[in-house]
Amino acid sequence: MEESSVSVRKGAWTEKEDILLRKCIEKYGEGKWRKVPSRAGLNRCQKSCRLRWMNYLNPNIKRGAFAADEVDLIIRLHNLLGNRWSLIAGRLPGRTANDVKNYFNTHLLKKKVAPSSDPNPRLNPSTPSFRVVKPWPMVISKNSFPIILDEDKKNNTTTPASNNISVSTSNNNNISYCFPDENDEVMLWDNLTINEKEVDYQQQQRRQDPMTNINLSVLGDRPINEEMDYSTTYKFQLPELVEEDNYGNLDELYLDGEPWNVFN
DNA sequence: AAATTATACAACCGCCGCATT
DNA sequence: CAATGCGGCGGTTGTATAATT
Repeated sequence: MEESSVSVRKGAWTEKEDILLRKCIEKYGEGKWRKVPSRAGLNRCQKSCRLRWMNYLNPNIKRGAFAADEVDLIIRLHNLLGNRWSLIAGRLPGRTANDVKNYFNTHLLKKKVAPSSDPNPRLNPSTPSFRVVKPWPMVISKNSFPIILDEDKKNNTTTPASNNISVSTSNNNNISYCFPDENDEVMLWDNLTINEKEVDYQQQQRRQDPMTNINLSVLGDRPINEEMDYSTTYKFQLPELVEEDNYGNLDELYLDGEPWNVFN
């Protein structure tokens, strides 16, 4: 096994190496990275080969600058998920986690350098003051519909996959983000970045009435089940809001030098 | 025009979870 | 069980290129 001998090449890949790796994967398919270096005739470790393919050679990778809507999605998803680059990239077709991470780090996470005359940049009135609050995400899947909806339990209904489910709370708290994934699951998030005033208000609301009406609208062409209309109101418990300290630097979020308004 | 500094991003490193032995 | 190996992830770095002095 232990064949990583004298000098395994590191650093930037040459065109020749790229061709060798590409040919190897064309022939044997993706995966089995342990065998790739010898199969391809490359003096590289398996991890290096995998990385090169995943981040560069794979033809599914989208090249070129990020479009405005992609940037918008990155920012919103980063607000929701934090540095979960792989998850974020999963919502951006053709973009790799590395690219998203690089873009964020170089274009969006420009730390505001406080002028020396301003010892406390947080007191600068031009920087918005808000807390980031991160409720636990609720995952709605085929299987969880009957669980969420008590009436459905006894009917023992199943929930077919739906392409699009839009979710809103009846008390007009916030429109939640919602996107089906590969498993036809839908993540339901509360609005995660809310300003100082709203935090207390929402905490209070939730304690008073923990069971909140959620209006689920199915925009796809398949009904959730026969009894259900395309739009149905459920009652279920919203998760507690949890302060997330790690996200405290979001008031230093900048888009190409311009402050980004996370509330718009 | 040369030297220096800043930026962008490809690639590396260490760690982790999971599967297999 | 523990040991090992692999794929995957996120933080970080190295370096080519661009921008500035």
